[in-house]
Amino acid sequence: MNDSESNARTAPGAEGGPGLDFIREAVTEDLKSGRYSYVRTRLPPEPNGWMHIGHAKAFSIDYFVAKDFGGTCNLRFDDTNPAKEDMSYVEAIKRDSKWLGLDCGDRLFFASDYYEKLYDLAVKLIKKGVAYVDDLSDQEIREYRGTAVPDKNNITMTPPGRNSPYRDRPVDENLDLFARMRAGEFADGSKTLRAKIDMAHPNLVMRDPVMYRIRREHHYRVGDAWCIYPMYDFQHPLSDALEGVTHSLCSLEYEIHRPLYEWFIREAEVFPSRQIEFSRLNITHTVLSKRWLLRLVQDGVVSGWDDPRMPTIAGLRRRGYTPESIHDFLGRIGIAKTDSLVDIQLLEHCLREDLNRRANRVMAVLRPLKLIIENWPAGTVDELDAVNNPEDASAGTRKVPFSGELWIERDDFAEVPPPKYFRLFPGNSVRLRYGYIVTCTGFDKDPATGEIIAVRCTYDPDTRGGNAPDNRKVKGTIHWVSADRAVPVEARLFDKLFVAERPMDVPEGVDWVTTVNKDSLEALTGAYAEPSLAEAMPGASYQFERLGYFCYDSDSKPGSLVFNRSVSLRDSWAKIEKKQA
RNA sequence: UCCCCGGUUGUGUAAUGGUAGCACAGCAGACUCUGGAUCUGCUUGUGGGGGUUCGAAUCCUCCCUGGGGAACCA
Repeated sequence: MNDSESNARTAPGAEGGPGLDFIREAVTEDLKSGRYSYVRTRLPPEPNGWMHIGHAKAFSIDYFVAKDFGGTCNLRFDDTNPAKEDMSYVEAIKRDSKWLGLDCGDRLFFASDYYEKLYDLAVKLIKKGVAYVDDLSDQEIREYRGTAVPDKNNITMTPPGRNSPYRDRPVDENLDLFARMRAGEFADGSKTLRAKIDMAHPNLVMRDPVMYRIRREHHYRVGDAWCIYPMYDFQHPLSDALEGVTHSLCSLEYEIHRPLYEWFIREAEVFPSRQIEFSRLNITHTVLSKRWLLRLVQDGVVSGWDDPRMPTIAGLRRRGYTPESIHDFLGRIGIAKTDSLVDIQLLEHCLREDLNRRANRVMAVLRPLKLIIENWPAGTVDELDAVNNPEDASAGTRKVPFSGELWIERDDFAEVPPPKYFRLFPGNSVRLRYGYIVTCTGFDKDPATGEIIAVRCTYDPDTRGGNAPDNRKVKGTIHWVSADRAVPVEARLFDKLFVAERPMDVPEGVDWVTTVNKDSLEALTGAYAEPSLAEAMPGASYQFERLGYFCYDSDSKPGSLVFNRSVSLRDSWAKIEKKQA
């Protein structure tokens, strides 16, 4: 167990006092009162999209609550809507949850494996007289339920619903009809099985909810074996019960369904699972909705579910996020019932903190400008020692070649320096990281365009390694790459996917897809890196000194490496610049 | 305003009748061969009114305000 993991939960067994979130408090109480003698949770994804960090929050709550109380956690796919589900999503979700360390092992289940048992339970409810076959159309069901009616003040009122004319069919007839529904005797949508509860119930979901619908749709697992499919409200509590789940943890949107959850469990006389709700995760400048994410993929706004700008687990992984940083983040945001919008900077902070500890440093120049050292002995190369990770001595050192022509960052030279600028400008000295102290003697300009094409300087041979023997104060240190030994690389820089803090809040009539940040991706194809980076492997993360953390991207090919910027370094110069502007 | 659930610094979360704390962000400074890292300090909060109590973020009440709910989706 590492720090970030332990951060994601609190010590189990406490008496329910300070330090426990409200869910762990409730679980503690349930164990103490004897309501349950063990703890079992479940992760219930529907395989209709890839896992995003909002799911990761839910998953980690389920997983760690179980773990904290010595219980177990099931991974169960809630696959009861064949129209939207697919095996590729199952595989993606399994892969991503495993990568996060939320590995349920062989506790892998599918609601579709319970179809037969669920059917039997439906029959049981019919026999008890609390379920009936209805012939109303979907439109009629909505109307009978008590549709919205604007009153004189244009305020939505909800009148009591009316009973369906088929509500009081005899049990035998319901049994017969339901069997024939399954047998495929009726057209899609022509009949439903409904729970007989209360059409005047103030909670709309209790107004005789649909339990089964007829839908001739090929299911990715059961094929064409069924033409009736159970609805979530019926299937979910009973699947939980069948698995002996004690605590069914879900997001706030299901809160209003809890009475129904309890109704089905009571009427079916099955294991009394308990549903507890918490608030779902929202993050600034992004969206955590499968529907929205799917649209981004389908419209080609991003390159796929694993585009590094996506808040999906696959996207975050490709961006360079580590499981540890994600768990750290999830631990810090906590668990509550208030609607929240977490600052994306917190996520980035967690990544920086993790990578600062573990990523090796390397030098790379993103926007190159030639630096010519006029007094460098022609043709000679110096091999300098560079520290791999100042945060971790065991990472060791490496050799970096230095010569008379280097690439430096275009931003690190100014013809006319702005206030407080202490990098290269005519007459000024800077330290070349791990190299020598150089003094700018001038620069070359393209007479036609006015573009600066090279900077000239002299070096001080006594400062090898960057030390000034005379204790001279050199304010600036810049990074560099030897021009003749540089490895050409492509660097991809990312910015927030949406400019707006809350992308969901689009003005009326505006298609939200048009509000994506057009500048969220910047590919720098002419970048150079020090030779050691040629060895970069998939999954590797580096700190490009002074620039940020970068990871090897899967688009890399031998001889043409691509690196994604996971997150920039904290940049206090950027703040000064901003203030000056 | 038919039903349900929430409101603690800018953001997220603690405090479970007894000093309103922590983290991120922000600001200021120290240090530094990354304008990185690290360290120090600072600002800002219990939605409002009444009530109970020696004492209320916490309990009661009214108001205000945000979210969710009327799919043969999950």
